[in-house]
Amino acid sequence: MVTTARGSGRHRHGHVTINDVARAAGVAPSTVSYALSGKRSVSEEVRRRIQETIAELGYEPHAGARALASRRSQIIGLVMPLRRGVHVPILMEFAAAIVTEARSHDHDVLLLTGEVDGDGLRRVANGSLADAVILMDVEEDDPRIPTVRGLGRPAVLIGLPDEPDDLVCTDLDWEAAGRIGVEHLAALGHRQVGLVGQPPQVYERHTGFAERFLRGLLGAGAALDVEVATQPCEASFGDLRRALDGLRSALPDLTAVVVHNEAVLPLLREELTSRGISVPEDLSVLSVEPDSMARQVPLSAVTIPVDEIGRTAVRLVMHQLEGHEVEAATSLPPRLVEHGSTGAVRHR
Amino acid sequence: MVTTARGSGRHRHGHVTINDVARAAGVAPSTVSYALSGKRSVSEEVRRRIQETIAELGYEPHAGARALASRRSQIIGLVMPLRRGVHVPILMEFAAAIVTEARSHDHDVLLLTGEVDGDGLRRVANGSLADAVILMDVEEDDPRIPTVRGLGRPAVLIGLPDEPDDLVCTDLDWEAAGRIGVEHLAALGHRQVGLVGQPPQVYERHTGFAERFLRGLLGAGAALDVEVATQPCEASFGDLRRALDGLRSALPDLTAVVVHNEAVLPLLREELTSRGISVPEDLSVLSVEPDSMARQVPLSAVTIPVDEIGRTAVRLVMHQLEGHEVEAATSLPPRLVEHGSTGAVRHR
DNA sequence: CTGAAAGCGCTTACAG
DNA sequence: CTGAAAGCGCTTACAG
Repeated sequence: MVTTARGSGRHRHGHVTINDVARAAGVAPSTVSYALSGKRSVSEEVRRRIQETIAELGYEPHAGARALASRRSQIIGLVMPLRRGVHVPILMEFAAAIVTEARSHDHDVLLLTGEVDGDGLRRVANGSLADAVILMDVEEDDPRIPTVRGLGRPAVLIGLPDEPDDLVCTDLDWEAAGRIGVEHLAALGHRQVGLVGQPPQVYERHTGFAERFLRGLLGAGAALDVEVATQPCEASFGDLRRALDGLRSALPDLTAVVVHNEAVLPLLREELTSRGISVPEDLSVLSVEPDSMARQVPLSAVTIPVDEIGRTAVRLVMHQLEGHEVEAATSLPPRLVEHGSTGAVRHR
Repeated sequence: MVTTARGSGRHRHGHVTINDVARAAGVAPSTVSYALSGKRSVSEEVRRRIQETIAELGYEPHAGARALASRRSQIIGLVMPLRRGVHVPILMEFAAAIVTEARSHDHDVLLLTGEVDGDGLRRVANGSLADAVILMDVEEDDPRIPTVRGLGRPAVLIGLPDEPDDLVCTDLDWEAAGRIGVEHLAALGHRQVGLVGQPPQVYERHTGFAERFLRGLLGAGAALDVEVATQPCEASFGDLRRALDGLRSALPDLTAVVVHNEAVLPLLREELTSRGISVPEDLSVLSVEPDSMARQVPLSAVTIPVDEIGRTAVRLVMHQLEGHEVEAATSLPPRLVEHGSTGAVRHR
């Protein structure tokens, strides 16, 4: 660690700049810049000297200066509203995947919570704070969408609004998720399937994924002659009981439930046990949950590839920043993993 | 919205700059800057004209240029490791509070997850990407601390390491939290109190808050002649049962439990009911939880002022950025709210 | 109360 | 393969 006087007294205690590095390495600042960016070739020896000097001085390029000169902040804005009923751990899993993937492309992530309208979006985009934005928890008629359209910067929605047009979106193919769930159960002989759904606020807001999952479920039910009833559900025993009772009264021969509610899953087994219901003998249970969770919970599941969706969103941002055209909608296929909580219907 | 040609053909389709605003308003760029920052007085009329022009052109100052000239990025780095066993919703509640408070000081928040060492910290600080950093989930001997010390920028820890010295820290006074919990129960006549604690990994990492809460509990127990036994606990029925059984066998006359585990709380009532234990008649239950949760869950609780801690962290950052000295440790006092789940010991 | 100008620390044509 | 210089869009002394 060399911190001795560096000649010029100009930087009394300020930052180490590219000029400091250049002087110490005996090259021009532009050469340091090119050595760093790789945008033009630099002789092996010079490159090495520059690298060493950088390490010695602890040089880190000034983000603002770089952003100003290159017209790139290397920052992605992540718009993450914290609405009632959303399952926060999944949101965080998305965020972590996005940060990780962004870092692997040498980008950072600015966290914007509490964005219902587009003000923060505009501020961050017009002020060149972020090069692009990713929006989470997209509703079918999302109030942020008009702003996104006029942003003049790449944007990726995690979710799928009603009229996506040319907006770049990525998400699990939720309709397919609903469909394969019903197909799986239908193949096992189930004719009445109940859905323990998301908290009611999620449907009231017409959050895209919840609605689409429902459509997939109902569509496949109609096609395969499976009756489907649904109950929204909060994360409490009381509500779980109400939901299960509601399903039972709607479907007297209920033999399977699909649980699309991550917060309720830890309560489910207990509730069924206390009702004397054996899984899968008396009731088949199919959950919908992040693949990371599915590895731990011993339930058959339609899995949500959270990490993959988050990473895809970042990759779609990167492609656009590199000037490429990208497809408007990138749907990821659902997977079904069997952990023995679904079984064939027994004849009565 | 005026978007007609603006004279000079220099900015073909680029950003609206301060020069565009100045030209359109008929003033010097510096006057626009001062009108925006308020750092020198601007005549009422000129200010109004500038405001209007800014609104008309949709001008937003370029964040990088501003950062370069002012030596302030107006960004706070939030280092939020996502370790095993942490309760993600609480982490997110901290983050939301921090973002909200930061925005009210005209700052944004950069999200740094997966920071075990100090690399990202150094990158962000040395590159002037962030003016200051806030660290969450601080361990008693946190590996990030040496880096923080050498950062040359304001830093605030949420939590309290073993040797804080002059590091700026803020947190709930966890020892006091443990103490008032025991005091409350002791006053009700309890002589054997069990703790259902955090997941084992949290203690294994020596996370500050968990250890300090334990110390407060044990210290008050010793002082008040209350026996205290403890069991770490994962977020599952199985583990909750194991923990409760463990406490019962350690303390045959157990009359009260303290639950310092947010993920287990939803499971607790159910488990006690199925054991035929009435609260508070057979067992007093005192939880430790965010004040935002405590409003919903009907348990007596020692509350964690999550929002206040997050906001305090930001305020401590701001004070330092303004050049003020701040106290090294800012402890927030615990509160105890009674919701009827704790009661006097019945004589047997 | 206001303006002209230097400078913040980079990147990137332009030259060689 | 390398350098000198212009310029990115602001802020802030310096002048008046």
